[in-house]
Amino acid sequence: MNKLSLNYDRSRVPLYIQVASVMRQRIESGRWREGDKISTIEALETEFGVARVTIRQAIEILREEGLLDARQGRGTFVSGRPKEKHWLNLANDFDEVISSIKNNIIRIVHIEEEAPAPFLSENEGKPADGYTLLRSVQYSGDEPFAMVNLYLSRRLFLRERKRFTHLPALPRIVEMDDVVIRHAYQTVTIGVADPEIAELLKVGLGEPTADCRLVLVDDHDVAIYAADFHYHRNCFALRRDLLERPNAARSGVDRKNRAG
Amino acid sequence: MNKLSLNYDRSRVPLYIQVASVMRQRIESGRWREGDKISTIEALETEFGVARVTIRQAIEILREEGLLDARQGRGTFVSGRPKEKHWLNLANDFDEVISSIKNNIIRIVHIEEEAPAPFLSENEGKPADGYTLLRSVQYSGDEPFAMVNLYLSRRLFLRERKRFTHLPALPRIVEMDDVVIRHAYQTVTIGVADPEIAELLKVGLGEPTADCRLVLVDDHDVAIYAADFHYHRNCFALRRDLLERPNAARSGVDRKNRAG
DNA sequence: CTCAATTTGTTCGTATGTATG
DNA sequence: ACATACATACGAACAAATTGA
Repeated sequence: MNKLSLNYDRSRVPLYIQVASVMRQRIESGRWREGDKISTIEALETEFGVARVTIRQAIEILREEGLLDARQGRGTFVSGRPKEKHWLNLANDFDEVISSIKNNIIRIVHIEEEAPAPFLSENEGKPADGYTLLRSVQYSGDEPFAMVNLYLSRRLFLRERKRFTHLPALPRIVEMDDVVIRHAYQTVTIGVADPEIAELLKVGLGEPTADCRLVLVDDHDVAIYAADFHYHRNCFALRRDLLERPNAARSGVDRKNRAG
Repeated sequence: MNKLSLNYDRSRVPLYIQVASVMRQRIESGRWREGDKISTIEALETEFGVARVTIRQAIEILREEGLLDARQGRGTFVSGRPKEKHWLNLANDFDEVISSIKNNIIRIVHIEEEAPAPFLSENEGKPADGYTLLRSVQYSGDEPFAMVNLYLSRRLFLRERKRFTHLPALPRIVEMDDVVIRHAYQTVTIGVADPEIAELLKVGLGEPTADCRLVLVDDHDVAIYAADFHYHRNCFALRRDLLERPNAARSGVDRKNRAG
């Protein structure tokens, strides 16, 4: 048994889809460049260890996407690059987060006025007295690119109910003079689209998402804001220069810092 | 046609696998806790918009993984948590990267002495005169957790061929007195396992990976090091406090900085 | 104890998709 | 293009175990 059959047993994704994914990746990454003639079907057959028809099915998928062009008697050629990806850059400091979010277009799809406390891991502070759950979708034009579940301290929510139900919460919280944000914990992992995310982001159920969690902890060690951003995999990237010093608490986010 | 059939058409992963992934995620995330009785098959049928048998197939997968326990007449219960995940924390500054890598166990699986230049995007500097490609697998104990394609400036490689073929390259480069690292560009995206990655990391072809690219640019704006780390999705997490000032160029990495 | 409601387990039949040679 | 084998998904009907009234 060849190695691909083994892999197939592991993942259960139809073979020709897997093969197509790999070929798409090769085009994206530049390993197969536009205009290149790719290997013959026979060679690919050998490389992937699958039947001829399976390769052809994979090529057909990419042909429909406009990435490949198969010509009888000549060969198969790369005819394009996939549409621009990874256009969303995750912000690298708190100011940047706020300014990038400030003008976002959001649509609240669900509100649970008195929600159970979010699951907080060890370092994410103590739960607040109560939370309100705000579920929203973030748009870039007509395209949804993120789904957000925000657990907002109920006390904060009640102070500006109207505003919080229509605009991004983060910028407003930062403006509040009596709220001190001591920590802004961010966690990025790879998640999976559940039915709700899948529908709102218009992706397949079970497709990978970039899950970005942001928890704000105040000066009493209380998590006043806990949000899970589920980004569409294709519009997510995090870029930074590890040798550059980001301007962390530049603005008056943490008043203690500013005073000190 | 219901919404899930639509989603299914979009991503060709078998439905019951998709459903299983989502349910697994719910257990991982704590939304379904150990001992909990989950929704009835009928309720799930409605929520996911799929047939009874499909839900049962998904439950069967998780039962085999030891996560669910279905009892006739009573219901289906969460019977365990998946093995520890996200144990690998991506480093947040350059020193941390180096110290975290220093003692890694790597196995070189492929060397291409004179490799074509890597694909460099706009801000990643100019290509060096020549590159050597080093493909390695990083282990934690017996388990592979990352596959790395490293394009190393050929000039650097030749200076310490022996060392570079057995130990992580980064720490050694930093030690070199005459090499000035001006930038360390890091890019994190979500990728897809191709046949090689799939085999080396022992995951299914086409499964998502955390792709972490690191490009070192020297004082002549030359990319002397360009590495793509493909992490197993389950052992990847990036955690940071956006309000904390990372110590970027603490050590003598960029001699220009230290002098100035 | 019995009955009814609930919930999972099992089995058909049918249609379509996937992969091989 | 064809024949074959197996996997996927649906809907529906019925069986078996559990629970509580």
